[in-house]
Amino acid sequence: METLIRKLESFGSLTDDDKLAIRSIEAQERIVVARKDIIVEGDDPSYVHLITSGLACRYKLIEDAKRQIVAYLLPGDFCDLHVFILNAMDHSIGAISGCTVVDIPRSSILDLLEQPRLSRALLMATLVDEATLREWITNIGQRRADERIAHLYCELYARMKAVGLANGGSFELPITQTELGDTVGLSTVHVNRSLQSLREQGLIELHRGSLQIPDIIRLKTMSGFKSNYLHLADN
Amino acid sequence: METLIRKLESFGSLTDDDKLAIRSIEAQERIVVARKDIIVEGDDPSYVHLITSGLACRYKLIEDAKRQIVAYLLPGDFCDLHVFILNAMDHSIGAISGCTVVDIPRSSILDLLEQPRLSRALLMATLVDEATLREWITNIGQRRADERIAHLYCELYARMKAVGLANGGSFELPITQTELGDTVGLSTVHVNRSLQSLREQGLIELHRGSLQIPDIIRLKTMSGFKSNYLHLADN
DNA sequence: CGTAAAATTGATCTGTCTCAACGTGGGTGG
DNA sequence: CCACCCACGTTGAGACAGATCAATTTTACG
Repeated sequence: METLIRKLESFGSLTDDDKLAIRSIEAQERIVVARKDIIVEGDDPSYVHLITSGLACRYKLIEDAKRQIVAYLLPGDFCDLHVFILNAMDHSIGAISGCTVVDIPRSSILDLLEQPRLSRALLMATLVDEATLREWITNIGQRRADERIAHLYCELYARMKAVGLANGGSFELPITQTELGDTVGLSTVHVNRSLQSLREQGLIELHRGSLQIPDIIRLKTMSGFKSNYLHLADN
Repeated sequence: METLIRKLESFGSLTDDDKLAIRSIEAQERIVVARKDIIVEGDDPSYVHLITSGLACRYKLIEDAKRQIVAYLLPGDFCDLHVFILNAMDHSIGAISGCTVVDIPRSSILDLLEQPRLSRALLMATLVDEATLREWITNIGQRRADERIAHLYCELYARMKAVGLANGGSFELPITQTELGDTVGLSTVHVNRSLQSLREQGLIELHRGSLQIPDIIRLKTMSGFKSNYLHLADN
């Protein structure tokens, strides 16, 4: 739950009461193996799911064959705060790396929403998600292959840093090239070649699921990344 | 304000009190000429803006040259319910056709949110917006040019019908081919050719800003459109 | 009517996809 | 501890969707 607190605090300070309310949630923690689904369309909506460690993604399938990843979920992110209202998942959540997930009963969430500061922070998190989706549309719609990937990397770096998972210019990112392609709307082959180009330009270094960004300014410039939409305190 | 009521009712019934609360909002109405901006990044956030007639779009500019449209706004849609929390627009809203817009003071919105049914309906509208953004990402990321356009048309048709602006299979859609391209991530020339293809196949008919869909089932099938993400009562 | 915006057309170029093969490294069972 | 295996990454060649450039026609509108 500390990751959640950390995230919400990046949107504005919380009182000790607020933190206590979060820490006192009774919730089951479970472990999800890498590449397994955490939630599938039509799962029991009586629990809300929070990622506490690992990396997950939100995705849609079309025609059983093509897949589009529409979001990455980091520790502290909710999978389905909206199921609350909508009662139906129109997509699934899959674990990229091994994840720990807590299943929180709806009632506990309702309790949290009683605290004005918390409900505001949660609403803010939802709005940032929305702004991120708009940014992704722009990314896929307007940028070239290498720029798209670079932009995604800048975003993930900023978010990882915000939850304390980046040290220096590097962080763990065990994303497959196929998954990258499903994220930015490119074929695996072309992702591979674009990554090579980024590496040759010295913009990124990748070794075994770990991404190193030697010069973040340069990566931001070439991809047109502006972090304002994430509404993070620093950076 | 009747369009707003109509829209919110498509998410669940409202009481007479709810409707009264909406009708009694004191708000300035203003007219915006076609192709003019309604809100620009960094505008005064003390008012929230509601479209009451006409068609508008939400867009982002990158490098001053490229533009991505990330949403269409129909009568009954709010432009910026989120500015409330985030205090900063990270994009602009432009009128496609001539529009009427009401500027609602923040305080009136806060009053509305007091009514549980209304606040739930407004939250639901936000979540539908989010689901729509995910669908757009999938559309641009995974589909071919003609499918993208067809999918967009299916969505707009469903939404227009929900606010009573479609009769039979046709509705007013004064969108330029350039704007279409900025929406689905294609060049103007290619949009033109894709439209010709759709017309030749008898899937659509366009004359002077009016779109006619002779066989909606066929258009939905070819574009993979499933309306569930819009969470509309009918259709 | 005249003019500017929008739509259309043709020709050419290129980014990205597809197919198909091959390399590689880390995990697993014998 | 080795050998195999399988998922993942890499490479090459050819095809094609879509971009770009540059006119030209049509439409909307004052």
